[in-house]
Amino acid sequence: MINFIQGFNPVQGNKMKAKLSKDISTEEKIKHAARVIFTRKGYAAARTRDIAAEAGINLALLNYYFRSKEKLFELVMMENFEQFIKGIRTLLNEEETSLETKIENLVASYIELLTRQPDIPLFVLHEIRANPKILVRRIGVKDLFEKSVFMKQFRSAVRQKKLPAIHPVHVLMNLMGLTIFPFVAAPLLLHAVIGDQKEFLALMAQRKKLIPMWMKAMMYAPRLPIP
Amino acid sequence: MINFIQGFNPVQGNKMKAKLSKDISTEEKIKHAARVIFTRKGYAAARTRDIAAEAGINLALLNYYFRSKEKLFELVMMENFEQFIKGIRTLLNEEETSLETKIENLVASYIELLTRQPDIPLFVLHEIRANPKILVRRIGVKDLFEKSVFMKQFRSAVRQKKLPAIHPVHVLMNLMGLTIFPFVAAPLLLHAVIGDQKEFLALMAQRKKLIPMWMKAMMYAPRLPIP
DNA sequence: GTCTATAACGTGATAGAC
DNA sequence: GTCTATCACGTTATAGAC
Repeated sequence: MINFIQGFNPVQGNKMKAKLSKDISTEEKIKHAARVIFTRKGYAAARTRDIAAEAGINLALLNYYFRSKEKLFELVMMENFEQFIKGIRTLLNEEETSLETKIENLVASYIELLTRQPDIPLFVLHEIRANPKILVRRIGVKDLFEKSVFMKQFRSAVRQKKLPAIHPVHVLMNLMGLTIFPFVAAPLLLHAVIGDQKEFLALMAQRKKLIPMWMKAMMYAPRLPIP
Repeated sequence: MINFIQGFNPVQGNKMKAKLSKDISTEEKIKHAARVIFTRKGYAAARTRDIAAEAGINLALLNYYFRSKEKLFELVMMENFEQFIKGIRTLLNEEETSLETKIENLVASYIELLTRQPDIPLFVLHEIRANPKILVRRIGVKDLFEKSVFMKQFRSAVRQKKLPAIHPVHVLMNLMGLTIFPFVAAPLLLHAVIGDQKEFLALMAQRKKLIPMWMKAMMYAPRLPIP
């Protein structure tokens, strides 16, 4: 059903002309609006009318440029998914940095991304849940973690008894859970235990330093005596 | 718009009679089907026709018993939300148990719950995001954490220098992130880094022991020398 | 390229027979 | 209580004028 597209251009000539116009093109306006609405409400709850209104254009134009709601969604989904795993691949595969440095870099850049775009994780995870097939089409995710330099270093450290033997997926879950989950749970936390948006973001800024520290403590935990 | 109801009974007499019939009542069948469909797909993507089919009954009956899709949803939402915070209140407020024991109990019971009903967190968080107002109507959540015995014990431990001073919300985020996030991210992890459902559940079973250990390590981390 | 008007369709809800 | 048939409406998509 859902089918990723690379770059759908209904009227190539017109599109190129539009791109040359002085300010932002209509196509870009629609794409940006779609990104906002889809990411906030999800595919099923999003209305093409809302997207058109958000873009400040007519509803018919949406179909003129992107043929269908689904096609437009696939574009946004792909972008958001790319954002979601953006940087991970690069950071996990830095040859020269240590395990600890990689974690620091990953956490910091992720928290900065999610501070700007806090709705991405919930969107991506919800839509993947709704339609797992969209993932099958994406390549590279399967081996992203398993064949990374990070993983190689981790296994090596375990072999050299510098780390306790533990399934590496636990490390990944911990890292993601500590970093991403607060943003996913923010709508709940904001009404339950945190005062306002500002306080939340301040806490997340703190976590840039805290999470790497905690990750270290966790990775070495089984060999440490706890007071 | 969304408005929680306590117990909507269109035809009280008929309902009571149905409850006396030998096997499961139609009302219960619909409610169960609604729970399955809504929790899996979310409010917007769920179709009343799918719910009726899942229940093995006619579409008209759904409206006969529950008047509208929204009313039915509120029921499921309330149930799921209760599940989501179920046990937390009790466990956080046990007077006699230590901080460590509370964490152990909480993690274990939560992982068991989510093993049976893995879709609850993503459902609850997505629907709260879609309509934060539904939370405002719920009472007790605001002070659930802040005024708990857990919190009192935590603050006391900090005062006695047994724990480093840190915002207690970090502890809550860590606990939830480590425990709940794997279930939220499961649809992604299952295609990316984990083989199958069985392996996933085995990992989650391990985490019942691991998370309390990690939580200890994290809580004491700032005072521990990291090798 | 952009608009208005409208078609085509899916979905929630109901009327009415049994 | 349960069903079939149908309505009413919102939403996506398109035709056609400009």
